[in-house]
Formats: sequence, C-alpha cells, structure tokens
Amino acid sequence: MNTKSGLLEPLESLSMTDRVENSLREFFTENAFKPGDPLPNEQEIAQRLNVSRNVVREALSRLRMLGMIETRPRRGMVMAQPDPLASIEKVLNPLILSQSSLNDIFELRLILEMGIADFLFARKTAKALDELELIVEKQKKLPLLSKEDEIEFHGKLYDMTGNETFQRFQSLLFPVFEHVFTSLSKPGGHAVIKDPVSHYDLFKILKEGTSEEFQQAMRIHLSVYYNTIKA
Amino acid sequence: MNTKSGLLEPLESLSMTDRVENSLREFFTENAFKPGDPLPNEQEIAQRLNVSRNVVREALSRLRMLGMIETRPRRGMVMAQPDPLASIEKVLNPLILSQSSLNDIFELRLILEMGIADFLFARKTAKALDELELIVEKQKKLPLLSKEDEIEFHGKLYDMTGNETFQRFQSLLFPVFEHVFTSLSKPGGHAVIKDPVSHYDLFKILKEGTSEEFQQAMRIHLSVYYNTIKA
DNA sequence: AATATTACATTTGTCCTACAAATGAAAAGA
DNA sequence: TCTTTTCATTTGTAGGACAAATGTAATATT
Repeated sequence: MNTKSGLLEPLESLSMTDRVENSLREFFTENAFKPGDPLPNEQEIAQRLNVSRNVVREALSRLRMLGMIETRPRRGMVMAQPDPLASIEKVLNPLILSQSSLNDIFELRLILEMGIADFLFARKTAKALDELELIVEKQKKLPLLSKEDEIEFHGKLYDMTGNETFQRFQSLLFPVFEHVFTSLSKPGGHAVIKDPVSHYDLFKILKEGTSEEFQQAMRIHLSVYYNTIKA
Repeated sequence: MNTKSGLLEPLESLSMTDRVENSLREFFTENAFKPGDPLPNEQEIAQRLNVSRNVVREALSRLRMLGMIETRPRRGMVMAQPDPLASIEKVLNPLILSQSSLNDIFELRLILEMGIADFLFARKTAKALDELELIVEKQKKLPLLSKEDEIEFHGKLYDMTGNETFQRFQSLLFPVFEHVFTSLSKPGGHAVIKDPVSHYDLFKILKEGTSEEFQQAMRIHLSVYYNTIKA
C-alpha cells in the first residue's frame, strides 16, 4: 500500500517532447549558443537523447515557433534571435484568457500609458505635434469617440515615443481591450462617458505643459474607463 | 521569364506545420472556443486538413507548450487557459536576444517601476510598509548592495502592487538585467554607484510623500543604472 | 436484480520507415 | 581552369504500427 508513503508528489509526468524541449534549451545555455551557431541535425539529436526523430521534431517545432531556431532549407538548423513579443502575441486571445489575466493586462496598459510621458516629452517634435493636433481637432467635433478614434489617438502617442516595443505592445493589447469593452458595455447599450480629460486636453498639455501634468491628466483620462470596467 | 512579373513577393513559404497551427488558431477563434471545450481528435484534424498526423501533432505540440490546449491522458484534448507570461519566459535567454530587444526590455522596466507608483499609494498597508522598512533599514548598513538586495527591495514593491502579473514580470526580467550588468561591469571590476536616491529614500517617500514625488525619485534612482548601461 | 469483473474500443504517445525537394559538395567533362 | 553533372545530406511530409491508458459496454457473480 502506497497510501501512506512519505512523499506523494506528482513528479515527472512530462512527456518525452517536454523533456527533449528542456534538454535542448539547457543544451543551448550550457554551451552558450549564440545566434548563427549551427545546431546538430535531427537524427543526431534523436540518437544522443535516445528518442525518436518525431519527438525531437515536435520539440524543435516549438523552438522554431518561438523564433529560437531557424532552419534554412537543406543547410540545417541554426540558432536565431527570438522576438519576445511574438510569443505573447499568439496567446492573446481574449476568449480564453482568464479574467484575472485580462485585469492584469489592463493595469499594465494603464501603467504604460502613464509611463510613456517622459519619453513623449523627451522625444516630441513639432511635426509630430502637428499631426497629433489634426487628430484631436477632428475628434473635437465628434459627439462620441469610436474605438478607431481611440486607437488613432493613443496609437499616435505610442508612435511618438520612438520605442518600437511600446508600439507593438499597444497594438497587441488593443484587441484585448476592445473585447473587454464590447462585452461589458452591452447591457446598457452604449454608455456615453463624459470625459473629464479629453484627447484635446492631453494634446494641449503635451504641447505646452510638463511631463507630470501629462501623467496626472492621463491617469484621469484612463480612470474613467478603468472604473467602467470595475463597475 | 518571370524576371519582369509585376508582383515579386516572398508569398507563402510557410511550412505545413505553420499553416496547420494558424488554421487551428483561426478555428478556435471563429468557433469561440472557451476553456474546457473539447477538441476534435488528432486523426480527425489531420483528415479534415488533409495533412499527416505528424504535422498536426507538431502544431498541437506548439499550442500545448503555450498552454492553449491540454490533453488528459485518455479523454482527448480540451481548450485551456494560457498564461501569457509563460511563453515569454521561455525566450528570455540574454545570450540570444538582440541588443535592441534588451534595450527595449530595460525601458519597459523603467516605465513599470515608475508606473507602479499609483498602485503602491492606492494599495499600501501599514503591515507591508513595516516589512519594507525592515528591508531598507538592513540595507542602510551595507556598503554595497548586491543583486539579491536589489531584488529584495524592488520585488517587495511589486509585491505591494497586488498585481500578480507585475510580480512575475519582474522576476522574469531580472535575469536579463543581471546578465547585462555583470557583462558590462566586468572591465572595471565592480563599479560602486553612488545613488542620489537610495532605497531608504524611496521608502520614506512611499510612507509619507505623494505618488508624484515617488515617481520622480524612482526615475532618478533608476537613471543611474540606465546611464551605466548606456555608457 | 444489483454489483463486481472483464473485455473492448478509443485516443494519445512514441517509434519506425520511406521518400521528395533542396542544396552544398564533389566528381566529371570541356 | 572553369563549367556541368552527379551525389550525399538534411529537412519536410506521409503513413503504419503498437503500447498505455481509460471510459464504456458486456459478462459473470452473488
């Protein structure tokens, strides 16, 4: 009877593919593989790990998806440079993410929007400000801002930071917000939100104010949406 | 001769595995699959897509790694809830990330550290402040802060935000910084950095000051390290 | 008849073989 | 020496086989 054995742990329920994946990852770091370094071929890996080529290929397929390795048609495989955001992109399906994940992601966006203030003030140009002005002037005439309007304004802001990662991050995150809003604003039709801080206000502060003022204003601007979700 | 054809695009050089992966992802979203929903079995997928089971398994192996699907030993596969950060974790090998990725990640951390200010002031408790005080009091006596000390202080801050994603984010990002610092601080041995804003200062502001003051102070605190890297 | 046991069918995990396409290298020819 | 041809290597894809596991159906037992 094992019902009273001391240790009762789930232990190694990893599949062969999982273990090969780990072995390969370990192999890469142990041997300090750098981008461009050639990898042993599939058969050799299979033989050395004493598994079938199928299992090796399933593990390699994962690493290939992450961008860690590349295979040039018949020259074999080489180490590559993964794009950290590409991997997250594949998982950002609002329908299957947990509510807590969605909340965390929303908070992450709040932080980013406020955090880019310093970058905006450090890197803003007259030309970019003119382009932003066109956007807010157009939006001032609208009675209600659509999702596209929001994307246009906030996307332009990320654009002005000059940080490519931020831009991509926001384009990745937007579908998540879109889903959250549409799913939560359904019961009451379309709740018209009276914004205490409009896009035009933000623009004026960005043009003439300070980074601190901008952060404050952005916080208020976003808190409206934040409270909407929390309610 | 195709040398003068109008369009000259790389087109679809995707492997079957890539296309099956995309098809599956599309299939899931089109049919609004939610966690727990059962999936068709491998053979059926292979037949419907007219590919071999091997290819299907390679694609499924990727989705399984991302946590999108799970397979219970004999009952088949079901939709699961992926952890957005788990996928990025696998890729955070400082040796293979490009320099620009590392820079982007560092800027991202700067923004996060400054951005959590509001959350800290909104959610700080007397108990957490006491625990933080113990940390900074201990560190005040040290002539030089180790990586572990940095982790302890900043980790506690992320802890106090109550946002699990932030906590995990920082624990993921730390190895990257560790590598960057150790690789860059080697030539001159260990550069002693005189911090204009210490952990203790940050603690005092968090306890008695305002969110704005904290952000300012954190920016100065981190800029020291930032400049170290840039130099 | 109700329960316990057994047999079966289904599905994943793993292995094996085979072969086409591609491509660099080597061999053959001019 | 340079060009052309052949060959060997390696990945991509297909298909078959079988063990293990497990829910379900069938059978046996009390």
